[in-house]
Amino acid sequence: MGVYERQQKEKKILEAAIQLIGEKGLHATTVDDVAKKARISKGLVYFYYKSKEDLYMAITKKGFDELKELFHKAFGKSKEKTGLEVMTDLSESYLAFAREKKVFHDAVLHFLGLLDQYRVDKEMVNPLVRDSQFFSKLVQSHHDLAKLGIKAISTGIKDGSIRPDLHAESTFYTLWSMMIGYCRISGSISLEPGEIKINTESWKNGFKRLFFEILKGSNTPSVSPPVQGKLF
Amino acid sequence: MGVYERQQKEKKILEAAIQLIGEKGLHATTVDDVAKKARISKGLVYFYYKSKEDLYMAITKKGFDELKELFHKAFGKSKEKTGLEVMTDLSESYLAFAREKKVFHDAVLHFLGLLDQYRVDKEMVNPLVRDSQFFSKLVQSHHDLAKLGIKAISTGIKDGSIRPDLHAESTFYTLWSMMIGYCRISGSISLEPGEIKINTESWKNGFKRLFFEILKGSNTPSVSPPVQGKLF
Amino acid sequence: MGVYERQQKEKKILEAAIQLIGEKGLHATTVDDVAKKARISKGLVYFYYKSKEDLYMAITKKGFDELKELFHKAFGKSKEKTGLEVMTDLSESYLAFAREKKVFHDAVLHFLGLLDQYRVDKEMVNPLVRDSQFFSKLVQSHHDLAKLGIKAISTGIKDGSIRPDLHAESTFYTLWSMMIGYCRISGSISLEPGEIKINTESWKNGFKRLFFEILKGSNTPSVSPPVQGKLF
Amino acid sequence: MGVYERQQKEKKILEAAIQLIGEKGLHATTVDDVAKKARISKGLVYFYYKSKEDLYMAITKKGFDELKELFHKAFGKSKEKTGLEVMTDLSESYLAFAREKKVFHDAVLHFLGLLDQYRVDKEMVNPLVRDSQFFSKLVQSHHDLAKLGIKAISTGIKDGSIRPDLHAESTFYTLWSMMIGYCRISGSISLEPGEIKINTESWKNGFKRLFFEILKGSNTPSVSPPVQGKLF
DNA sequence: AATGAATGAGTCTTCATTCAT
DNA sequence: TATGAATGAAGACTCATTCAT
Repeated sequence: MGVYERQQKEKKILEAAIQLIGEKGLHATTVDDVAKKARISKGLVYFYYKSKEDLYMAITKKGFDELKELFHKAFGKSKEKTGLEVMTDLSESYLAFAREKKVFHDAVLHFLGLLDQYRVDKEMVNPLVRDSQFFSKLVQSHHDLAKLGIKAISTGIKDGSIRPDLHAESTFYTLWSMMIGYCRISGSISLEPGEIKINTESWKNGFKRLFFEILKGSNTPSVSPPVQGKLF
Repeated sequence: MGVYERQQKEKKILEAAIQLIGEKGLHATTVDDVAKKARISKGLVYFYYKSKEDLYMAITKKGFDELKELFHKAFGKSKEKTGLEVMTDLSESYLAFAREKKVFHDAVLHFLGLLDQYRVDKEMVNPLVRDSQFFSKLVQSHHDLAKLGIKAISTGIKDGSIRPDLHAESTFYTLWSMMIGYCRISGSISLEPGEIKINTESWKNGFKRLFFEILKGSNTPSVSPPVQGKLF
Repeated sequence: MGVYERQQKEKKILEAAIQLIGEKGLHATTVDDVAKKARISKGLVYFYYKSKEDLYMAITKKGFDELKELFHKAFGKSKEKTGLEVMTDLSESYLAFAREKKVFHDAVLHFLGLLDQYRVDKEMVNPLVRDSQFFSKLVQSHHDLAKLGIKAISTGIKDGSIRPDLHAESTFYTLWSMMIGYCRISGSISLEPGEIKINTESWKNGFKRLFFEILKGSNTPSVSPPVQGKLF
Repeated sequence: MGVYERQQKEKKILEAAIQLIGEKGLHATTVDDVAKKARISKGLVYFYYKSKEDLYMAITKKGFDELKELFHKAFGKSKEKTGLEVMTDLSESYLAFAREKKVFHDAVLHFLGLLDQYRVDKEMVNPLVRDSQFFSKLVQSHHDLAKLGIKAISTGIKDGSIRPDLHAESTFYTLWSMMIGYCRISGSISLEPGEIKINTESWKNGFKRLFFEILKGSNTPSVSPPVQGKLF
């Protein structure tokens, strides 16, 4: 079988897995399901991927790749965009990505969780995962991604669209955190028992405003005299 | 058996579960494990908790309770603290909580995930969970917690320690998102292959600064003329 | 506690069990369910009944008793009824009993099954059952019941309402069989996919006619010349 | 693995199940038992049969098939037998079947019970059963079987061996009921405490006679004047 | 008499993974 | 390459029964 057919088959498996995991979640998706959806045998899935984990790492890789592409798109023809504009577009598309391609976003976050474990104690991470050829690739992908984001901010600082006193690296990670946290809880606010006057939409706007202000600085001058006392 | 002994036993089970889940994760922890660690029979676990899910919800409840207490502590004798100070302390202790009591923080986030599902389609949520007496309690806990956080910000706005143009609700949720996201990825940055000049510590500082500036406004005047084009 | 209260409590347990088993079946009814419905503790159920089997045997006993009463009622003031009339009424009320008090009828049949096992090999029968004080009582009840039925037929033979060439014992058992079998399958005939032109109602009539004819003889003279050949 | 080996293995599982259920009953037979007896792993049982219920339905199917074959055999070369003869042979072999292949007979009756439930309320029937591919097959088998029995009686009516005033359908179901009831209780009559002069053998004869007379009519003229009152 | 906490053996079922073909 | 039968280790949950109080 030629390289081409081989790749086709790998792709078919991956696509099947992505769709199924998207519908039912990783845990509820069995290797058998994937094989059936890809119209191949279970054994062949194991021929292409060493384990279910391995398959999921392939998905994670694809997740990083799509994310990277998304970052690149945000840059556009970079000459024509300020760093701030890049970041604005990026935030928009990142949020859309997390919503519409939840499988990928989940996979990426799952990987970050593994990385966390790995740092605490390498032994904690499943060897099948740790020693997989994918693992180091993913570490690299993660790194590349962060670099892109950081670059956007640096650019913005240089071109004056982003305030100069920011530290690009930590700002990027902070903004990323914001977005990750936003995705995590945006679905759960404002259930029936009210008192809290907020809905998904109004929060979204508030969120974006603060996101933007972090980069640009708030127009409102900071509270004058640094905190001039609680009660007059 | 008195109420006291009963509660002791419930506590013993809960503690065993908390420890095990903390070490191995929810999925990898079996009810059998919990029973063994608590030195009781598996059946008894089911006598006190209807299901593994139910047990996990009890943990979640405890998580919310601890979190609420933590919020209360941040308020301190409220007369003596500005809203900003409350929020500063809160962020500090929240981050510590998420690190040191990961099980609880995970449980709380897991519950927010359920709430998300519930909003999309109630049927998606496991009936065992949905119809549990815990479920509505947790919804309430979530709500109470948010109210506390929002109150801190409102207070700060009133006492002038937080900039007045903020919308308390969405600001709270945004800051919460930031912290959640921070916890999610702070463990995974700056693995070996460098280029990116950042480490956990430096990011933490950057993060806190931005967190703080959101509330106070940035001292640096915002990039003058509101972004009037990239360069020229 | 007086004898009276004791009996009241036993009765309460029994009634709870009867209702629950009627609704959910023996297997699906737990001792806990019964205790709860009777508003007593599980332990107390075991105080009054040695085991779940024992409780079921008490129900069986009650089933036999109700059946016996039903037989007695069918006799009425026996002076005023022919044996045939008794049997006709009996068949009617037996069928109603089996339908409306399914729990009891099932229990009685279940017991007959045990008896069957017992005859093949006593060891097969659960000792808890076999050695129960109920067991021999039930054997006696069964016997008494049969005697009543047989008596009805004998009476009918003597009073000329039932054909004289019948053997009372085997006729009774045969008719009982018919009714048991009828109850067993009457609910399952004539599902959708037709061709067979029969419905529950028409069969019921056919059944009754044949039941009646067994006792009375068929009006139609038996097929003349004993079977005069298949094809002339 | 060829189709043949596959069928062999299915058969092995089936046979193990049949034997075990025959010895211990459905409830007391575990899937593990079956696997062990068939010398395979438990997982493989579930590979061939979706559930224990499914396995039992396969047994039921086999029961219907054997029963159908038995009916066909009773017909023999139909040209040479009257309908009455067919029915006589049928009753004989049916009774033998119910005795010697109790598992199958029980399974068939169990299915009729399901059908009953299904008619009352489809929801009552376990979905695993209801939606099984076996279910509709079994409905069909049941139907086919009844058709064969009815045909035997119709034939007998046409060829003059069975009395012409009978309604084939309801007569068949009535006779089937008789046999089912007979099987149900024949094992339980005449235990020790006597008075009732009957034994299994004598009843069997009485039963057959009445069975036969239903079809042929009783030679004894029916009790003259239709029961014109009890005595006077 | 009465309670209900406690037990533990059991039951079905699932699934990642392997391997003979 | 490709198949899919086969494995076996779990794992969640149930329930009749017991027993200390």
